[in-house]
Amino acid sequence: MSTSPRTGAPAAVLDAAADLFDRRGFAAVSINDLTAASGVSNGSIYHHFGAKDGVLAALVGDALAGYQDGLVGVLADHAGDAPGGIRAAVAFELGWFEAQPRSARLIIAHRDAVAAGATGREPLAALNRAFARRVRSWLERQTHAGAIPRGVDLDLLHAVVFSPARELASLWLARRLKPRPTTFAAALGDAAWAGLQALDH
Amino acid sequence: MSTSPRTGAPAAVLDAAADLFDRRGFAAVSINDLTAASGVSNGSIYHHFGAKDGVLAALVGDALAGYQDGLVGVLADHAGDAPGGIRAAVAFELGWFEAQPRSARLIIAHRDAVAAGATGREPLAALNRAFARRVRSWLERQTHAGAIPRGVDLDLLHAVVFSPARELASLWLARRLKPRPTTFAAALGDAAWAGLQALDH
Amino acid sequence: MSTSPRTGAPAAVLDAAADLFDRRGFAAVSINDLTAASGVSNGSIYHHFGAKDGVLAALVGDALAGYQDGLVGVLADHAGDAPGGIRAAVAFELGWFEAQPRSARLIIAHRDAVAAGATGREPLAALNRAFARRVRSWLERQTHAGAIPRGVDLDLLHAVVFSPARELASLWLARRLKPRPTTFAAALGDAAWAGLQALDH
Amino acid sequence: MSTSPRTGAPAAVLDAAADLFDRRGFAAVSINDLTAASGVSNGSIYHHFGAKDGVLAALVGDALAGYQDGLVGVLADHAGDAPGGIRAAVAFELGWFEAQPRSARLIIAHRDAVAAGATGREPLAALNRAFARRVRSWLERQTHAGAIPRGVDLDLLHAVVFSPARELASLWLARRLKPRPTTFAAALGDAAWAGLQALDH
DNA sequence: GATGAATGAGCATTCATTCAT
DNA sequence: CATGAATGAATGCTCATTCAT
Repeated sequence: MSTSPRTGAPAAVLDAAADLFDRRGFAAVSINDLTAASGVSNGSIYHHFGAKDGVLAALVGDALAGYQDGLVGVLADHAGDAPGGIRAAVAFELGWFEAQPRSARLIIAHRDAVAAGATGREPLAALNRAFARRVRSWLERQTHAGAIPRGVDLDLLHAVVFSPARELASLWLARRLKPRPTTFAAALGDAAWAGLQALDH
Repeated sequence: MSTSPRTGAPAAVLDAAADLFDRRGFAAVSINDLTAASGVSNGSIYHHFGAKDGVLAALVGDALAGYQDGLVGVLADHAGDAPGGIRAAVAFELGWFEAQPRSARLIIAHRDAVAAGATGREPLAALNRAFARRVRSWLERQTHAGAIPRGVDLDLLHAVVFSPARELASLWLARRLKPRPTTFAAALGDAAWAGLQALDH
Repeated sequence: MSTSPRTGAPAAVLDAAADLFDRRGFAAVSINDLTAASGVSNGSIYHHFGAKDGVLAALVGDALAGYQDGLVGVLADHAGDAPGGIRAAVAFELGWFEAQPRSARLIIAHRDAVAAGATGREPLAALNRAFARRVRSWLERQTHAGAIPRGVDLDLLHAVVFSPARELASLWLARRLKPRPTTFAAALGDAAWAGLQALDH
Repeated sequence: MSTSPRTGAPAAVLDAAADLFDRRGFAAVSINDLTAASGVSNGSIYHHFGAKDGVLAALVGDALAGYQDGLVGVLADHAGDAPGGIRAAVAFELGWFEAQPRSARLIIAHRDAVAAGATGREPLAALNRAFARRVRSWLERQTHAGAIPRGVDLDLLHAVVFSPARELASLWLARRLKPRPTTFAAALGDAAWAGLQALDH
């Protein structure tokens, strides 16, 4: 679950697993498949990851950390510019999905399972807590500056701003949408900002 | 996959499966679990559904048909009222998820798997085609009347209007959101209509 | 097990079974396969044949009766001509296998199983007894006439005369031999007669 | 499929399988039967043999290799003696069947199935190729020496020489013939040689 | 750290057969 | 005679996991 680059046997396993989990789904990949694809013995896989879940947890943790770091960076770049920050965040969401489809699919498909399972539970929760804190901090700064309606439910705000972008990106990942997600960056940025303003009451 | 009410052994199996698939996930439920919970022999389950997939396909098909029929009905009730139709559709989405959380989770979790599998593939596609046709027909009527921006990408429109509602409903389903989805009906209806207008260019 | 031509549902089942048993083997054909291929319901199959074995027994019995009737007829046509009878019998063996490969394969593959099973046991034994009696009668007539060595073990004689022909026919049936069996009729007839004479002591 | 003696778990499985397959038939023996009879876990059986077929393939391969090595050795012992070689080969056939009835039945009953199945296909074919080459080499030497008719079809020759012996041995294996096969060694040797000479043209 | 043989519970599925209609 | 729903035992096989080397 660390973000540090991995090497050696663990890295070979993770590479193989990222590919196989993405293409066939976690349940359809056996430890045997991983040893065959990675060249690492099953004994070694258990030595490094403890169990099959552990491989998934490591993979999802790495992917999530990458996404969250990127998004937080974008917000930091727009410390004093609420509409710009919202638009840039929506654009980042679209771009990240487009650039790392495998990681994106992995997160979407498995984050809940990892959060529920014993193995990766706590590290993932820690990651999420840190992320939520940093995002909330940016938002509070904007509401204090009067740029964003005060008192809006955070989940509601998040849904209005991000879910359309995520929805389109997911469609594209699932190959049910032709145009690349970033095509819609401007339109979705506008819609997000307009929807956000409409939440005022 | 038909919408007609089922009776007898098949119905008992579907009842048990709806509960178990929802609580434990499809993969974690064995045919043995289904026979134990439904009182129907495994032989009979295979007689009626062909395979484990077949039970899931029937379940998802029934649930999806119910949702789609409801949404199409709401649109029909607002044939000449675009903003009212959009707001009512968003409200229906929230209400349906809230009233039928089990069916909603089932659709979200398994529609892609059913669409990919051989068993329920074609019936599901037929359902979706009919639904898409009827929704498109309502939208075309509104764009002709000038109530909705002309030439907006259908997927983009759909994402802006529905995905925030679905996101919040999903959070609630996953017990990650306390307030009931319908609490947000007015706010999300406003945001949807504002976002939709902002798509004009 | 009767030789009378069958009609109606039983005939449809036997037609389908002859084809499927030959192509896939008895064990690999299910009652379901038979209903699908014949259009006859499983209930009807059980009504007419009692069990899966019964279908095989009927099939093998019919085929065997056809073969035995033919061979006995050939011998009868050479009542006073031992070498001619032997050669004609060898030629008949080759010709029958060539003309009815499906029945031949059926007999070779399944006669032992039918003879062992409860269902077709007695009818088959009756068939074989009648056949053995008629063949023995022809042979005794020839040994009395001095045309065939007296006191030769019957099994030994049978093996020397028929098994090379059956071996080649079997190879051809299994597609491991290119030339048609009857190609070897003269050579095998000569070898059989020569081998038979060499059994004298 | 190797001829090297096996040890450990695989050997225990093969011993049990040789007995059970012979007595009940391959299809009537379950993996469970093999674990019960061998004391080896089903997981281990699959680890070593891949599938149920694999056990059969190993067994048939070992048996066939033993038979073929023996026959080739007999021919080698009669390099310059065609009639002696033929008679000795016939006698070996009878003797081998008599000494190793279980292996003989195994080969007769299952060699085609193994040759058709994916698992033992290639190793078996390799075995057969090597055997055919060595037999052909002996025969060519005899035809060059003028001891055996030139230009006789190899399959025809094989059928005339070996199939009567195999037929009687099979009858004995099936308990349908009382006297032990080797009883007929001299008679069948004579018949084979006579039949072979009669193939001249 | 690494290996791979060994384990045995568990699974989806098949199938011959029965029987009420 | 014909049907097909219902049965449940049995099967081959997979798989995560352990552990001695």
